[in-house]
Amino acid sequence: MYGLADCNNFFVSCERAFQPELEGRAVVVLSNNDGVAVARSNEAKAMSIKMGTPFFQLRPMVESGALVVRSSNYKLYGDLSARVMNILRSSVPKIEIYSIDEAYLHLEGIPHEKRREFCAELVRKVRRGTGIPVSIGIAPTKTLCKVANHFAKRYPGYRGVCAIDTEDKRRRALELTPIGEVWGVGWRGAPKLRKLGVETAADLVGRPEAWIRSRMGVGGVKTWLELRGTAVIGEETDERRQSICTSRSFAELVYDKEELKSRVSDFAAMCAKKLRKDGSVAGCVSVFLGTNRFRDDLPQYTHFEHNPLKQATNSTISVVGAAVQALERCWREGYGYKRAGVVVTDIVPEESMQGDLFEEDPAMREREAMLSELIDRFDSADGQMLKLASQNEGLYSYGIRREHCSKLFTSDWNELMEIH
DNA sequence: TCTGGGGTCCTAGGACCC
DNA sequence: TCTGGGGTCCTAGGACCC
Repeated sequence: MYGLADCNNFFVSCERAFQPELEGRAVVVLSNNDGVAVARSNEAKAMSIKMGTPFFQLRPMVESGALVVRSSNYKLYGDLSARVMNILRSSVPKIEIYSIDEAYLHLEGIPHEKRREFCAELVRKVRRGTGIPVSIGIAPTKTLCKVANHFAKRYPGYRGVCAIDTEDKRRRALELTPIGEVWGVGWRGAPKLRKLGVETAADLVGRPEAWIRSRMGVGGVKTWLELRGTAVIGEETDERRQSICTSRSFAELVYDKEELKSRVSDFAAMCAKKLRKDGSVAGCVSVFLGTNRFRDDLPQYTHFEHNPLKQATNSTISVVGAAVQALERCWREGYGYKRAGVVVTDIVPEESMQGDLFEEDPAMREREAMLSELIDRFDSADGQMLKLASQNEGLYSYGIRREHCSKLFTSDWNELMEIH
């Protein structure tokens, strides 16, 4: 049996944890650049505000006082996530963190008849310890946990915990679950299935395997099996990420090559830092850029350029250098760029890195490693940052709009805890 | 005027092998 | 007009997730 612990409206709940005056109000958290809604309180959902709604469409509601918005504050969300996960980890035999606000709990060893009460106590414990409301769905497969979690969230009567632990409950739950809500059936898949007469999860489960296979591929068969109670989505064994991406949209269009180069250098430096944090090296650095696709009055251009390295690396100098080379190949004069990013791939553990037989200057690599270490040390010190001259002079958030930050934006965790 | 960021997995098709 | 059969590996792009 698994339990899926999922924080309710996570980013909004994080904002509320330190701003109790937001309780009971319609609140939306915006994406980077104050672009679109990425989290909504129940009150905001009740106003039919959809995920991904552009901020400018919400502005009238903000001005009338009906809605409160906040720019996203990922430092805060990361800190609160870590605290929630720590409480979960210390309470069950094992957890698998699935995303910033979700984790699967392994519930073996907890007697069947005590599972619900155990999880109910866990919900209270997380709330007491962090201020974050969480819901838990209990079921024999991960896909059914998602279904159970939906019920736990939607109906207050469950008080945050719902279990699908009998054949009868499973059948009834699937009948009440619209096909579009099923994990693994996306917004493209749902209309297609409805056209074929599949309205609910129960309808899907009622079709033969071959029907699923031919229309939905192997992913569909997995979902089908999981909904029937056969666990096929196992544990993610490979901890190491296969790609790391740092990308941003800009508040204003960028026409200047040197300007874009300094921002891409920043993104590359961030990728290198993430690699070092993971103890990884990457064998390929890629850069992409794009114009504003909503401006059909302007010429459009997007491009993605790979730059495979002779030797895998996590050095800031090497990753930035490779990114700048790739950018040179991407760049086209005369376009206003709205977005750019750096992706590093072909990631392997630092220890198992292949040497370069024809390396010309091994000492160079060592010097670069020392410089990277220095950069990491500076970063961890208070607000100070050591950067290459090719990078932006300002913060990583330079050129990104964040006009609705909560006042606690710059606070560190200890300050936040005191206030709490 | 203003429209996010960071991931994973699967599939189809091409290149190549015997 | 006719022109095999059976593999593997890689990659780009699509679909999905939060």
